[in-house]
Amino acid sequence: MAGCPAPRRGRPRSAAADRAILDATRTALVEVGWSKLTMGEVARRAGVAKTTLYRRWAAKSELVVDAVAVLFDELELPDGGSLRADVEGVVLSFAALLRRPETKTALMAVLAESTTDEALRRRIRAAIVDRQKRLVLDGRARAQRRGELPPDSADPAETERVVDLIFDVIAGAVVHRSLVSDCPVDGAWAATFTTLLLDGLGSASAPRAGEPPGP
Amino acid sequence: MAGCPAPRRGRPRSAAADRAILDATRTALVEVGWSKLTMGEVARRAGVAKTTLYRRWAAKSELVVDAVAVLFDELELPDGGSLRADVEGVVLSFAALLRRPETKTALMAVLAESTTDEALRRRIRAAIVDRQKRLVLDGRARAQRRGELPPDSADPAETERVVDLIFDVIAGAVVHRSLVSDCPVDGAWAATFTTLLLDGLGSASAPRAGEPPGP
Amino acid sequence: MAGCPAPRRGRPRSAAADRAILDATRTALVEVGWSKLTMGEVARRAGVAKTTLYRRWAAKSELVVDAVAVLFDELELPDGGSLRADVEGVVLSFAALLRRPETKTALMAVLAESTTDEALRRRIRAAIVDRQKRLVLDGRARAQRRGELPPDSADPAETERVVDLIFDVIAGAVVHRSLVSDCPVDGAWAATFTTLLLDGLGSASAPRAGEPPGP
Amino acid sequence: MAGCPAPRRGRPRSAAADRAILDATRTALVEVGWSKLTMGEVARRAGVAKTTLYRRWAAKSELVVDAVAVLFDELELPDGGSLRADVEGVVLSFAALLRRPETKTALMAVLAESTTDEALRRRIRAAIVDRQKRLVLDGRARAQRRGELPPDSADPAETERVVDLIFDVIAGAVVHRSLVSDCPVDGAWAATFTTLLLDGLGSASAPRAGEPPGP
DNA sequence: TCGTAAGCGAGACGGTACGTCTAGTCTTTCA
DNA sequence: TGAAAGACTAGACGTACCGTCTCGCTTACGA
Repeated sequence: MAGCPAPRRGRPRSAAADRAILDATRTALVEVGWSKLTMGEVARRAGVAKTTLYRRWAAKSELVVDAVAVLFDELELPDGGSLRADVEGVVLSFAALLRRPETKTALMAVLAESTTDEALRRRIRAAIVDRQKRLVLDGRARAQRRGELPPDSADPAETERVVDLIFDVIAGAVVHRSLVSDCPVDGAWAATFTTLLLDGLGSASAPRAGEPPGP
Repeated sequence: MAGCPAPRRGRPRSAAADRAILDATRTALVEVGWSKLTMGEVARRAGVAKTTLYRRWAAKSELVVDAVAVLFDELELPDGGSLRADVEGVVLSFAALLRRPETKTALMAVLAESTTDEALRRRIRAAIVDRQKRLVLDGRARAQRRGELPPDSADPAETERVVDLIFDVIAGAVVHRSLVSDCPVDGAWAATFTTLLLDGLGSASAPRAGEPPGP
Repeated sequence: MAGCPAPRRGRPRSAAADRAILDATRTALVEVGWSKLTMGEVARRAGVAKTTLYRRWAAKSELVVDAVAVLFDELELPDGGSLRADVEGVVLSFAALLRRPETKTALMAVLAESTTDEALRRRIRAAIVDRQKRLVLDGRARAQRRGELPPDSADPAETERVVDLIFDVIAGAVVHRSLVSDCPVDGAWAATFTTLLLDGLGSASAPRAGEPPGP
Repeated sequence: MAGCPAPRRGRPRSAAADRAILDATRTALVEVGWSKLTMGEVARRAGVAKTTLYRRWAAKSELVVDAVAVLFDELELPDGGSLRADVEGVVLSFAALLRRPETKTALMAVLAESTTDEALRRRIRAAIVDRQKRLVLDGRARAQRRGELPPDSADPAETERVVDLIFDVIAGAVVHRSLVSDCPVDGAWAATFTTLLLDGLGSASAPRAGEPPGP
């Protein structure tokens, strides 16, 4: 954040209020859902005046983006020893995150708002989406060290295209399975999905030949 | 509606009102977005009283589901002559549908509402999601006829699992790319994605060996 | 007035709500005073929604004008048998009205608002001020019948000028004594004032010669 | 500035701030009216912190009393040579004062507040009302010197009663005519009013016999 | 053919939440 | 150490919709 050299006259903003507001937003989101989440209720729970809230966030959606962004940062990718294990791991931990009520409600709601709000779209990408790509980058680097994937292409743009694609496929599939198809993302599904991702449709359509998909 | 044996006394409901309401819902959705779409505004645009609207739909989300469901029925899968062509075709036509403002706004918004509303979730699946699976089933059957994919497994549940998986991967990837990553789904992306889907991560990561991904 | 030929579509306004609001306004005014009288509190006391209130009155001051106007209509002028008795009677009953907390508070407050609001000024004159002139007209007519005052001038404008003057002098003196000088308007003051009004400053300054000022 | 030995750690802007605040109060009062006059706005216009303002005046009404009190001190009563001329003079100059927007707005507003605030009532009397009685006393003394009025009664309380009465009648009539009846106080009205005051209702009702009321 | 039951428009109703504004108070930093 | 700047709590403001409820029609069926 390269130096905020403004001497900031007047009383500084309360960091405690910031924290209380974000906490209150998350708990309220779980209890009442997105559409009944009101700025007034968040303020009440945080023990803060509405003006304090509006001084920091102009709209409910921006507040919620910031409140849930931190949850996505909890995602990690422990080394499973193989590309397959790493993919299954990230699928399962992402699915676990999406099972939490505040996460799934908030994510879809702010995405819905963002379809007609360019600024919100940028904020979501910066606070949530782009930060998850590190998982794909990490897993890919590990697999390359293990020799499971070829090294990066000479063209950095080509590499970025592939990383983006893999990210969209994994995240998209998990989100669609969880929230649209409304089916559980369990070990069996993760295994089948990983097979499809690694080996393609031909192999996934006849998995019997190779390994069993179920646990 | 299979036998509505109630003699339906009194003045019958106006079919014209139904049509006007759904049309007004779609155009209003484009113009003002989900969160500013109000029942009163829909009624005003449809030239209808609010009571008439509430007599048919209990909530904004149900109305919107019905209003946009018909758009998804427009999706078709012309025979492209090969599995690869069919996949690329469905990806591009689904992406085109999601570029329409009313579709993307409505889809994400009702999905967001549905995270805390089981009845709405069922309605969305019935009116929108499940009807798209036919595209996967059609494409798969064609590919099997062409010999590009092995015939159905003996276990129908296994077949359903695979179809659901493919559906989640294709739809999820396109939705995520379009609405979350906010990047265009063009021919190049469709080609690379299809390669990944058909041949797996190993091939997609080094596509140079086989065919060029761009058009 | 005279015929409301509009067919009055939609649900008609509730007369009960009107009454409840005006009653609530008066009692709230007594209890909390003008500056702490809020539209929300009036609505709460009247058991009515704020919107119902704003549908009828655009501002607190207009509501209060209507609420207290009826109190001024209670003023009457019983025939005291002489001009002197009639003047003293109207002075004392007007003073009694101004002793009521809701009256004095409301009157001064709306007059203050009206100094920067032409519409409010008109409303006050129509609802409150002009209706009191009947007291002057009645008293004057009686005195003329008794021979205590000469008959009307041939010029109606001249008559109106005199009536307005007498009205301003009586009402102004009572209001100023009550609310500005903050002294009681009792029988003694009423008698002295009436002497001044009837006979002029010379007589009032030396009342000992004539009659005693006290009751 | 070499010889400015003031260490002045304390309050270097105190007197300037006072003046700036009172000036800002008056100009703001003219521009926005009483009910939209806010402490914050006065502070902003005066270039002063809100704290500085609250350190000196506890409430808006007290501030306004002090801000407009000085305007009332401008009233003077030049000797017109006769009681009639003096009365007409004071009526006209008081009316001119009440034509100024800040005066009339402020006067009625603080009087309205004072109906539920004893301390404010005292402050108004001390700062505004009582200081005007000197005009009545002066005029009366002059008239007595000229022989137009009898000398003071032996009883000082009786004298005070008469002075108060005259004050209430003159000030009340002018205020009522100006702010309640909302009619101009011009030379004609002043003449008619003075006739009534000096000679009583009988004469005023038939002024044709004596002198013409118009200018 | 006529009654009657439901649908229709309009719009008022009691509510909830909005986002803004103001009142006063409470820290900061500057001079 | 007082004044400016401005963040703080508290709560009213007037507006927008909500979903429900009269109203006075209109429309179609069935007796």
